[in-house]
Amino acid sequence: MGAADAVETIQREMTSFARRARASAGRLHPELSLVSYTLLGHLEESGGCRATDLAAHYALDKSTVSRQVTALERAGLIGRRQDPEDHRVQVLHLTDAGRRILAQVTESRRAAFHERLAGWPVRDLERFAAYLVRYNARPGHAPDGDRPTSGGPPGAGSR
Amino acid sequence: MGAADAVETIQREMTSFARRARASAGRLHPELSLVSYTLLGHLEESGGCRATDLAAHYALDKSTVSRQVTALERAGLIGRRQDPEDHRVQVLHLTDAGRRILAQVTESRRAAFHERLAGWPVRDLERFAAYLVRYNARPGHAPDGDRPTSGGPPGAGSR
DNA sequence: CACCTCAAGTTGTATTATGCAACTGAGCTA
DNA sequence: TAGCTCAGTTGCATAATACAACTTGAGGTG
Repeated sequence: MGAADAVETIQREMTSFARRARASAGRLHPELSLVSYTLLGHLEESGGCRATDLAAHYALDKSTVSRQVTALERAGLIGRRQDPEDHRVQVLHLTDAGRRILAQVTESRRAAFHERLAGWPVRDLERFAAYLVRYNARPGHAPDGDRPTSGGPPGAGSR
Repeated sequence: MGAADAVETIQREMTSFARRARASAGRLHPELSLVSYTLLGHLEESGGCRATDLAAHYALDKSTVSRQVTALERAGLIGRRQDPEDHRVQVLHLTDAGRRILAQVTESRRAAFHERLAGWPVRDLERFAAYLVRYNARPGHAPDGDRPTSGGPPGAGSR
């Protein structure tokens, strides 16, 4: 297959995934929407950040994030602390309850992924993971940039 | 990295992709939402089907599909024909305009993917594409949702 | 045929996520 | 101090969606 075909395939498969994800994301975890889940996940990874960071990182409007954050706070999953450095800023952080719920949903999602990926050779899993990281780590939009998470992309994209 | 870590990464990155796709699908093609796009795509692939089929295939409520179909018809992108066998049934089909728009959006998406994947060695593109196909072909419960629609598991051959 | 049941679609209603724009309040700069 | 920028909130509108009730047609069964 040529490069063009490969790109075509990647497009189709990623789109397919997105479509299915969207169609039933809410059904599996009614208590935590896909967006809420990723926001909580981000807070856990980053150890706390500003609402604006979340908005920039996920290409969401700040008003959307503001409302999500309000909801998550009302649900007791996150808390806000005023930044002593800059009183405009609220540093968001997970509460214990938030950490608990997040772990719970993560585990359930992880189990599903494990089931789906069962039988893959470890080498392929690692390569696949690296490709996804590389794909998602796009230059440009979020100055916040996707952190390289785990293992670096093999033969990182430069040419 | 280890298999568990790799699975974890795949989970996170696929989720990340789904989230971004959802967030920006509407921005890129205001004229055709992600759902509309996939519905049109389905009609093109299948060469025409019923609204109920679409609903079942994408795990959408029939009312949702009904409204989407109504909108697409009003936009002149699809048409309906009454099934002579069963007058309850409307067989949906793409119009020429629908085919045109679909091709247009597909092309623009393809271009975006190309841009994003620019600089990847061809070998990596091909491997990535193969992994995605393999992932999506997997039956059973999907982490982000999927229903047993169709298509069996083509051997997990690593090409 | 009359009647019952089921399937395909439509429509009413409510909910949710979202964006844009206007606003508030805090910090920064000339 | 005046003016600008940035973080966050809120008002308003829109779109997608689900659920439930309804309409119409098909298929049986008496």
